[in-house]
Amino acid sequence: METEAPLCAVPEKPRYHHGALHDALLAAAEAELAETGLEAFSLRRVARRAGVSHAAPAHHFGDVGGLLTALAAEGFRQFIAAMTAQQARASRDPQAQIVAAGLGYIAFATERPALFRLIFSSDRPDFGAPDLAAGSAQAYDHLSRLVGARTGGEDPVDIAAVWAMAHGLADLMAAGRMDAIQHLAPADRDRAFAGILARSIPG
Amino acid sequence: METEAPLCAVPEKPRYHHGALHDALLAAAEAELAETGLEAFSLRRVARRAGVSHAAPAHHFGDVGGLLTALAAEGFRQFIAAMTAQQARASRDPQAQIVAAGLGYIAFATERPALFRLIFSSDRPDFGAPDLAAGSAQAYDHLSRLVGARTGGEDPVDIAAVWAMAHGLADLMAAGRMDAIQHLAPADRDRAFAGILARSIPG
DNA sequence: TGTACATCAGTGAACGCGCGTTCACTGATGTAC
DNA sequence: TGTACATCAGTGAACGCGCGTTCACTGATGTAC
Repeated sequence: METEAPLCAVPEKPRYHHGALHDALLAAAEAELAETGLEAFSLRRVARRAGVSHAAPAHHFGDVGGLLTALAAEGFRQFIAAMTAQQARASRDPQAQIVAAGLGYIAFATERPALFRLIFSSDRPDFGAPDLAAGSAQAYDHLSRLVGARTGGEDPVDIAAVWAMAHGLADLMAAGRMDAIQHLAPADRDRAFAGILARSIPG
Repeated sequence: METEAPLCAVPEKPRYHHGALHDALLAAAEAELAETGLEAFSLRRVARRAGVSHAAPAHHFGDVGGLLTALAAEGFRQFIAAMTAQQARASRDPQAQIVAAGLGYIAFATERPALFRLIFSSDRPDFGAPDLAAGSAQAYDHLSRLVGARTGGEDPVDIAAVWAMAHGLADLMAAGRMDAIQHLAPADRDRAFAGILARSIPG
């Protein structure tokens, strides 16, 4: 009775081949990062969370650095997506687009602080790895073009101003330091951010 | 011969009582942080660097969190000192004072990125500890007053704008991400920063 | 000045823990015939 | 359709390591008398 084999293939867990372990490990790694923080991050914890033997992650990512590098690359993709999503809801006006991108920047940092820190404030990913370097460059180019659309040329100092303002707000929000603004209702908060971001835009 | 005792008291190291181990451990901790990074930070490494038994730090700081908390408190003091030092070299004009404080903010982050990260991007110090909380509040108040001197009132949004701009530049510099500006000669760099910081000042 | 004693700073051996890495293995999948 | 075999994904036991913490200790310092 109790050992009777199921007649139909139940799509339940304990299959030997996971099928999509690569992505499952990335998801577990992000959850682990968010809950436990970067400082206690380990391959074994990630494997445990993914319900898989502790040696499995090495199969896919080599070592802990490899996993964090892959996660950071994925992080940059989502970071850019967060900016794009806000831009899609804004007017086409170059200034409005810059502000919207900034709001997306801040939203990403606020909603996923651990991932934000991983891509901007950690030494552990290998930022020389092609995939990750590409993601990073793509994010910079994205902002660059937005500023260029407003000013005509892409002056590095103009770009730095816009970038730093968005980044400063984002990083302080991720760290929970912006008491004065953190308490505001979401709509008011976004209005305040939009006003601040606008100050950094040249012209 | 070779085991002859020295006739005069040589003031060399191997004294049992260190005398100023508390401060020496803090210095070692900062050096350790700068060289090895926060992620590999450990009491035993700090003790080794200070040339002292691995159990000694616990005597002074309790545990690794206590040491990092003490180091962060000291970090905030030096952070404020970096701003003040720049301000002393600038004119008394409120706008010039804000810009100078920003340059000090950035200089601190650039010169001591590990300490900067510890006080702004780490969860490991106990920011509720009185000494550390006081340092953090003092830093905020410092900026607050500077902005107030310029605007008359201390509008949290004005403060946030100035703060975020300085912080964004500082954090990106600490992370080595501001390629375009990092390459500039120091004087040009400061001029660029000053121009950017000025954009965030209300009025 | 000398002696006794309390206090404190720092030691070093011991412990248990979680980690990364290795490696021979096993179970599942896909392909060739 | 069936069989054989190569390939690959994932396992689990084993290892050595550095860590934090504990604890009985020892050496130095300061104070009381």
